Amino acid sequence: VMILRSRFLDARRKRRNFSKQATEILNEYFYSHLSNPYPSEEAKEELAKKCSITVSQVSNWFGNKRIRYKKNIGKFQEEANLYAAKTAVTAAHAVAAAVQNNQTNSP
Amino acid sequence: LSEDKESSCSSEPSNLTPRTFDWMKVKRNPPKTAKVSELGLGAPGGLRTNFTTRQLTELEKEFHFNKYLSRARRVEIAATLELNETQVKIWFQNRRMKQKKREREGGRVPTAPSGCP
DNA sequence: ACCGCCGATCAATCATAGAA
DNA sequence: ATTCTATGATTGATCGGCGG
Repeated sequence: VMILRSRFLDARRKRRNFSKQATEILNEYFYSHLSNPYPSEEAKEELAKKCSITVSQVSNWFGNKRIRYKKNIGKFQEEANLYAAKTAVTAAHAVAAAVQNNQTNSP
Repeated sequence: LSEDKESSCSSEPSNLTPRTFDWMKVKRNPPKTAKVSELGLGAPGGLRTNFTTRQLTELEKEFHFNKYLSRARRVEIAATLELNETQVKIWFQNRRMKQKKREREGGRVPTAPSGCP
């Protein structure tokens, strides 16, 4: 009865959630590439470095995120808008900085 | 039938469109293993078969012996464990991938951010 | 055309961490 | 402490591409 479920001693027993900033970075990438959230191997390595996790963990995260997102898009609506706004602000700052730099250089 | 693919970069962040892209529509075909049409069994088609401990133990033992299977050996194993040749083949493929993965980033913690009480 | 392998991914599930 | 939900990891099996 209780037999037949021994996936004994799986590594998934001890699981540690990723840091808040790591999740932040991953979500930023995910939502800024919502049209195609499939990071290349290189992109995964970069994300892994920034998040201080392994490439496999990055792959797992995207795999889970994609499946769970499409399973219930509505549930992630808020999150999507949140990160969309965030990246927009970042982009705006970048543009502002570029403009400022351009003015000081070429009159 | 044709949906728009993708629109590169959006210049307007105010795009609150819950647009559904192609990757969200991707659906996998159900597993071909054990279909309802064959034997009159209550086992519905398209189920991820749960390997028993015995089967996994045998497969693991064989894997330690050979990373790759010959056709003959595969038939033999499949018969012994009551599995399809395909299932045995796939198991070995996945097992090899797993092996490689563990070798690549096996013994290492990216860093040890969390304390250890 | 057929088949096995690789690499990536899917999809369902497991087991735990965290919120209620 | 107990229940329910969020989430990382595992894994049988699929998809597309490549080579024999």
